[in-house]
Amino acid sequence: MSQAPLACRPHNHDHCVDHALQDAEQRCSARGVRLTELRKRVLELVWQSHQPLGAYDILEQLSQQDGRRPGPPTVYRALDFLLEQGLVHRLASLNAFLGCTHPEHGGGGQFLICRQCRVAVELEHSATDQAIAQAAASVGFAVEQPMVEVLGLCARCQTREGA
Amino acid sequence: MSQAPLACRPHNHDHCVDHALQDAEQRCSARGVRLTELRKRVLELVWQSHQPLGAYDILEQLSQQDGRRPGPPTVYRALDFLLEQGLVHRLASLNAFLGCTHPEHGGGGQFLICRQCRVAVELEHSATDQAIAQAAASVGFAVEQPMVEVLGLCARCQTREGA
DNA sequence: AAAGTGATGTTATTCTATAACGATTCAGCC
DNA sequence: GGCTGAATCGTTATAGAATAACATCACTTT
Repeated sequence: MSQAPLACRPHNHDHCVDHALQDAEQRCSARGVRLTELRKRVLELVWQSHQPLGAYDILEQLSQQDGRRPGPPTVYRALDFLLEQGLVHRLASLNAFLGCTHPEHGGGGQFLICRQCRVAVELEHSATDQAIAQAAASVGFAVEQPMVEVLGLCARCQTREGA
Repeated sequence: MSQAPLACRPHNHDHCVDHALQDAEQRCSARGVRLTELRKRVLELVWQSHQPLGAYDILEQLSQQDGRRPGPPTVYRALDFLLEQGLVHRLASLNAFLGCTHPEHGGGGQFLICRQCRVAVELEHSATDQAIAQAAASVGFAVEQPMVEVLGLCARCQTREGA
């Protein structure tokens, strides 16, 4: 066991958020797509939370920020854009969204979700990708979107629960 | 590539369903839980379809069978029971349910879901299980419920699409 | 039969997501 | 600047998935 993921260690998370936003701007301008103010705010909200955020949580926070609340489609459209650009992930098991920490890789990634503290961590574990590819190949299945979401207890919550 | 999964080959599916129902009865009586008429009907419906069924699909079929339709809770309770007993799986990416083909194994299993024909196949690929276990262990995460759902094209639909 | 437990029925509601349409904004061009 | 087409966002209504809360029924045990 090498080291706990960053999300589970104390750190100045504002730096992560800033870095993610800057990186997103670069990516979008490089691709000629527009990271509008709304999309940036949604991305920021998603990134600020280590716990995956539901679309209606985002809606709630947006409306607290500026008095009036947009409709759900406004948020879902922003999220759809961010998903297309690979800047956020959607966790099907939680109906929630999470900032993508590995936008340089195309693949789906794997997610470890703590049932206690609700923190979700993204991994890029190539052996898992390969195992899935092999399993699929063995029955002639062509993988398009692998999705791995593992529910359990993070390291920190294991020690807490034992205490 | 060894062989296409049974679900993708022609076969007398009634046999599968019958076998699954008998097996379920044995399991339930062995555990001292009741596989009631409703639960058995829901299990049968889920098994009859190789395509994962939504709870409201089940509701619809139940109401067609006997005129009057129960409420959603009735179906969800039956599904909860079947999930607890490991007789069906829930696919989070589809909000749908599928008969468990490997009830002897406790683990989650892996699901290959064809985006074309919507057939879902369950695998028990130990290398994938192990890879996930290793990935989790490397960050001190204790796995409880691994979930692998792979969207793609089944072998049959690949040849169809090429044609 | 009485009591207790588990299973089901029923109604209402919450949460998640999208359809459809109108209004606005933005980039490129005259 | 002003025009135009396309993308973005706002708004309303609705679909889809799941659960809360409470009433009723059935089955077992005594």
